[in-house]
Amino acid sequence: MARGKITKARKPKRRSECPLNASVEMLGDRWSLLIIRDMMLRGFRTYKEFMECYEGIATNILADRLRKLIANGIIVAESDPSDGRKLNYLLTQKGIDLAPVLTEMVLWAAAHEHTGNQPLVRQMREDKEKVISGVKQRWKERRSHSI
Amino acid sequence: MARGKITKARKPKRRSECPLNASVEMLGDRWSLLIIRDMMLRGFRTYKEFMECYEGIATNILADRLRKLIANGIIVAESDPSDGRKLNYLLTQKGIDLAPVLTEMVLWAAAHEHTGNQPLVRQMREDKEKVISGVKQRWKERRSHSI
DNA sequence: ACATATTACTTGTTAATTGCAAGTTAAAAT
DNA sequence: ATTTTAACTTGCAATTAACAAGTAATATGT
Repeated sequence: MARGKITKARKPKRRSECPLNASVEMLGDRWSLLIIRDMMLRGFRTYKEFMECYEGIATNILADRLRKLIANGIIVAESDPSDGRKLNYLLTQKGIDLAPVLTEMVLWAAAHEHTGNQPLVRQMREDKEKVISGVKQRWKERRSHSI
Repeated sequence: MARGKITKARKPKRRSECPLNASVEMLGDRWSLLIIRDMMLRGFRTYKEFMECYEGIATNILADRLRKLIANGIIVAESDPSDGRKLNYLLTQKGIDLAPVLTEMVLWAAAHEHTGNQPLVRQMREDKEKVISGVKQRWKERRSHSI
């Protein structure tokens, strides 16, 4: 069987080495960032909750995006100890580290489009760093409870 | 003909009022941000240059994305006074204001993936604000030349 | 002036992805 | 034991993307 090196199944290669391209390949679609938003800002963690997002995601697309977010190490799934039907999806550190990206995208849209959720926008404008560290703090607590 | 109010052709409605969703609807695909990257960081401005991007965009997709970026007010097209065949695509203020979004996406990917362009990443890590204001400054000059 | 080359596209055609509706499986609640 | 609930999967039509080729309007070289 000495056919070659033993390797982990390799991830499909990227289109380029550019870091922006890496982000785009992981997050550049119409749903991934909205799922992360719902986890980060609204505290959603189950499939059912994600299905209730304002934008109306289709169930097969949600399943596909959760799979890809897991494959990219942005979220993890763990089964709920108190209800065997439930899976809890949680942000990894890599996922939590998207807080500055989401913040800048929110601020950009709010500056140039008519958008809602002005309280959040105001908070971000007043103290971006505080909002980001708040998100990180809340996730630290959340994870220590659930693990 | 008094059939209704005279209105500008209204943009198709957003899926939600959420500012993040607005950003995702304008930028959430596999190409738009790469085109903006090439304008912002590599100084590209013509169709031909965009076609040479590392990731290999198809010509019909490029035409479509440029159209959408114009429709969203992120770029403008103006014909080159010294060569009637050429159109120069330029970032608007709204487009230039994406610099912080791109920066955070680059930093995130560089922190969590194996990526190239380390000199740019290092610059961004050392002084994010300086890189962003550099981009804005260069675009101010560029636009004053070409208009 | 005329042939050739460039630039910025458009037009098929095929392949992949998305959105929608309905169905499935395992665990929990009644 | 039956019904509900949670998290999916499957099938199919519609939309979008990728690939190859072609076109119109300049511009350039001889």
